[in-house]
Amino acid sequence: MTTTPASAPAQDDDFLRLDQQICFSLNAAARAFGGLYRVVLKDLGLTYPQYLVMLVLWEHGGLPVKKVGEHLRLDSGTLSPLLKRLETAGLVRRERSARDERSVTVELTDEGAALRERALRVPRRIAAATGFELAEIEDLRSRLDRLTGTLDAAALEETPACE
Amino acid sequence: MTTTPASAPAQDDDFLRLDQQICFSLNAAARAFGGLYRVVLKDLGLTYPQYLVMLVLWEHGGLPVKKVGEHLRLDSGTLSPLLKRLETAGLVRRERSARDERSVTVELTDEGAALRERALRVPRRIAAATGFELAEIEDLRSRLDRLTGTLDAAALEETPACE
DNA sequence: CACAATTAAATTGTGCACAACTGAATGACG
DNA sequence: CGTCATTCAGTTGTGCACAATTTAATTGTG
Repeated sequence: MTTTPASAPAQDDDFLRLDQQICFSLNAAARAFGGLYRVVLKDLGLTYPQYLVMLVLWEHGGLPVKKVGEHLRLDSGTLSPLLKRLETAGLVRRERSARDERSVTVELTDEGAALRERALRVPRRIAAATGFELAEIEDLRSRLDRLTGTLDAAALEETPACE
Repeated sequence: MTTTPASAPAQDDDFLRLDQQICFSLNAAARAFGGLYRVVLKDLGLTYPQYLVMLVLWEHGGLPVKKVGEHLRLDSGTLSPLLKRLETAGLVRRERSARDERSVTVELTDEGAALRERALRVPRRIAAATGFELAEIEDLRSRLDRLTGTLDAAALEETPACE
């Protein structure tokens, strides 16, 4: 069928195909969401990751970079340049914490806080575009979260430094 | 609760939270898969997107860049540099098609074809790490594919140029 | 045949994710 | 008190995704 002779049992080929489809479907769905958010967030001037940061700040107010990263599973390598762009856009302000000079607190500017009003219509448009019932979304979400937890644990076990 | 007073009804806040969780859960799961594949694919010297390209070539043999992109939903802007890296690694060869000089055919080298043997063990390790039954994976996959289709259609409708 | 429209690949530019590293500040412990 | 490990943010480098543009080849149409 392919380049290899009969050395590999059919099961391996089946797995190969299946395995592609799980993670690939996941990636495809994430990228499809990205395309939709790109359109919807365009007039807010935000990318999807920037929107996520704003969601965290709208919900929790000023936070250290570290805490923002914990909410979004992102490290400073991703957040530092992203926050710099949000700062350039006038949506946030970054200040070294007085009590711990290592920490930088991210605060909303007035403009950043005001943007929330315009963002309120976003979720409805996204939810409508999925064509899913709320219950089905909830179900999907819980499966995905369980999957993420299992995968994280598995990646740790597979890492050389674990033994 | 947050920075805004009672001007926004509670529903909007709920949506805001929910909306984050659907796409966010999706992204988180995709990134968790990425972390696992990074570990598992390390000794093959492939990234996950490169692995996907190799899967397509192992299954279909030599293909034009366009066809590879159709299988993976990727355009030449992503594939060109990726294929260049695979070529540098000695796994593929790119040749201008004789019958259509616009098209470039991607072929496996002997080394690229041989790598398939070592890749056969990958899917089992990934599948095991998910901790999901095959049926549950299938179910999840079909939901995600349906979601992707709906989202793609919605993004088209939302695009200004659609009317 | 000529010429406009289309197609394929590559390039450019922006932004994200992540590993690895740097530098500064803090905290723990002898 | 001094030293050493840890923590936090930032930087660097690699690779991916995607929009927009470029270049060349092909196709369609008059």
